[in-house]
Amino acid sequence: MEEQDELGERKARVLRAIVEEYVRTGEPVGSQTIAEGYDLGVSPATIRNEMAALEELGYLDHPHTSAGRIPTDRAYREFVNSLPAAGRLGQAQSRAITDFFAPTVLDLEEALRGATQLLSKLTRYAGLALPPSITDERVAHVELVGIGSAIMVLVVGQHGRVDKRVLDRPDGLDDRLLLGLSGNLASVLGGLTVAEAKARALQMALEASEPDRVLLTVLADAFGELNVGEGTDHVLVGGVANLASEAEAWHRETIHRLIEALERESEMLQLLREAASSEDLSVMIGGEHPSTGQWEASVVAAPYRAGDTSLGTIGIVGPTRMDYLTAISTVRAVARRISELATSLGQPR
Amino acid sequence: MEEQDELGERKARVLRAIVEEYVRTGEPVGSQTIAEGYDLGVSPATIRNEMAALEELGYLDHPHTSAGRIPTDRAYREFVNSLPAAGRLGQAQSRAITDFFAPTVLDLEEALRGATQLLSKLTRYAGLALPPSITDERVAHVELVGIGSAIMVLVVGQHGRVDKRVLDRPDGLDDRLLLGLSGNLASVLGGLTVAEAKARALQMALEASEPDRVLLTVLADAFGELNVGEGTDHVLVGGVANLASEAEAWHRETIHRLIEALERESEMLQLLREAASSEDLSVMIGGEHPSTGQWEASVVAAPYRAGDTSLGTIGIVGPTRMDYLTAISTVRAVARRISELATSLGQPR
DNA sequence: GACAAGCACTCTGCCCGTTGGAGTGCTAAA
DNA sequence: TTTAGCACTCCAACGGGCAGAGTGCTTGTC
Repeated sequence: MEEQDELGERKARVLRAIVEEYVRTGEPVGSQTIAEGYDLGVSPATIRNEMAALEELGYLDHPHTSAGRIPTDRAYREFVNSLPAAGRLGQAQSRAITDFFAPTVLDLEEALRGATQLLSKLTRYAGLALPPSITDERVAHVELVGIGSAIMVLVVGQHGRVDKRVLDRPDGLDDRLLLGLSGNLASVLGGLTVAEAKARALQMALEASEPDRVLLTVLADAFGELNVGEGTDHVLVGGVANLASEAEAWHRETIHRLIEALERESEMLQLLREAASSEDLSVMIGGEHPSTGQWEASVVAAPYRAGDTSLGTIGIVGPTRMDYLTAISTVRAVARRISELATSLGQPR
Repeated sequence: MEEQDELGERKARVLRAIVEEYVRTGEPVGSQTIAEGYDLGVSPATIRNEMAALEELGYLDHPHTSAGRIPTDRAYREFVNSLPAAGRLGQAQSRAITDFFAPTVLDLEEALRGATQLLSKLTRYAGLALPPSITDERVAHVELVGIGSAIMVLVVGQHGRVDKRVLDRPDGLDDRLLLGLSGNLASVLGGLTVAEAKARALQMALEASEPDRVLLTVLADAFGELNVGEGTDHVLVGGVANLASEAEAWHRETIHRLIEALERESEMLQLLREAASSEDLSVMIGGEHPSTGQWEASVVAAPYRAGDTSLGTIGIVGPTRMDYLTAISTVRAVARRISELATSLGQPR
């Protein structure tokens, strides 16, 4: 925290120019390129002086003596912070987003899945989406279904999320019995959170007589598992292929770790959850976060809401050398449309 | 179809040696290497003659005059066909498979998801699984749930597969009404195929009076959509990261297309469906199939069954330069265990 | 004092010729 | 039919030389 944002007007402009140029070309950028391409009204020599100063301050790096400069994570951060709050979106991009949301989609998860594709197509990075967690939702419906020698517990959240647990079927519980109990469950447990539903089921078990009792205990178990979240929440990912082809930006080892993490989900889950609790769009750049640091990547994510309550997050992952401007405006625009959709879906009519 | 499998004993042995060596090292292999490493009892010169003949026959290729030989797709095919029917599995591999199936899993889809991970870990390629298609299954349960301004139709298959469709809610259908109809559906539609269920729902719509009539029509629509299969069937994929790190074997463009195809699913779906209808394990090598040809990959897949009926497929994708021996035995072993699991899950008790 | 111009210096990337080695293909002998 | 020998081919690796891009510093100028 030295020189708190006060780089001086010109240093800031030079820095921005370098970042833009480097993002565009991927090559270390020299003073001359900047002097020619971005009219700062000064000579290469002056720019060199500024560059040296910026390097001193930790914003730039040198692969070797006589090479151009490369932005550090810190430079990207400065760059992102200095970005105008409302980035403009290209004509084509806006069109694509509008088109995507034109047909009526009624299933939020479906929409999110599509949104990851949309994001990846627009940014050329990988698209991410964190659907609403069932632990935050209220239960809309509960159903018990016999599947061979097991019982399936189906839980539907108010936002249309469906989760299931399959548990061992205790002896002597035929499908008819399940059906009978199922009928009541919806009205009894509807509107409760998962945690509350578990408690309620346990309580009912105490009061019930034998055939139902064991069944309600099983049900409570299922809610318990859902609440712990083991394997409950997932991250939707789209456009991983883009990462593979963008791979010049990464070491082989690094991209391997990134894709692995995308499959394992847990780290992304955490990252996106953090972003979900943020008020506005958030950007994590490389080393700023242990996870993104590990795979030399940046994440741009924004929460989406139904009305006032935050439901989840959408975003993208890409190399730290990222086109933050369009990434940010794209994520923001898509998040807004998803929010509108989620809000309208929540409205009973 | 020339020289139908009759290469002659020695040519066949030379070919197998070359394939093994190339798979192991990834480098073009020369006559001397073969003479030293694989005791065929002949000199390098003789092997060179055989190599020339094999090249003539289309089994080998030459990057340039003075380089070693590289197997063609045809060579891999010959190699795979000549493999002993029952490949032995390594100690560690067997152990891993046993361990994986040790805990009781009750959810087939869950098990399949895990199996893709298992396969990818054991083979270092990407694991695939095709879950049972709901169109082939019989309906175990149907449920209508109101979600805000929409209706969710939940369909549970006999093997525990859950599918949902969200449709517009016609006016004047409150949740109570949905619940009322839901109660009967399970018993009326249970045991039918999706197509039959659609017909039945339509028929019931004709006979019903007004509030239910429109609802049953909606229901029939949902079944219709399920049956067409648009977005209904999915391929489970695990271990894509392995492909990225194995990337030396591929051109960047090619691996991009492969990962893209894995996300798009449609091509893989088709491939795995073909494999599902096959009696035993099937191997598709590079150019033998338009899809695998396009991304210079091979697919090893085997169907799994409950009792006698084929439910789906598990398998792997990797570069054509693949360790077919362990790939095949691994896939076969996992398929068998999945079959056992599926069979036992199907058994009502 | 800030900017610009000039200049020496440094490092990379590339071209290119050379060389060693791996591998083939052919021929002739066993 | 096999194999030993040999000439030939081609690549990959090494190293020198060169051009170019870029820096840092010093000096001059407004």
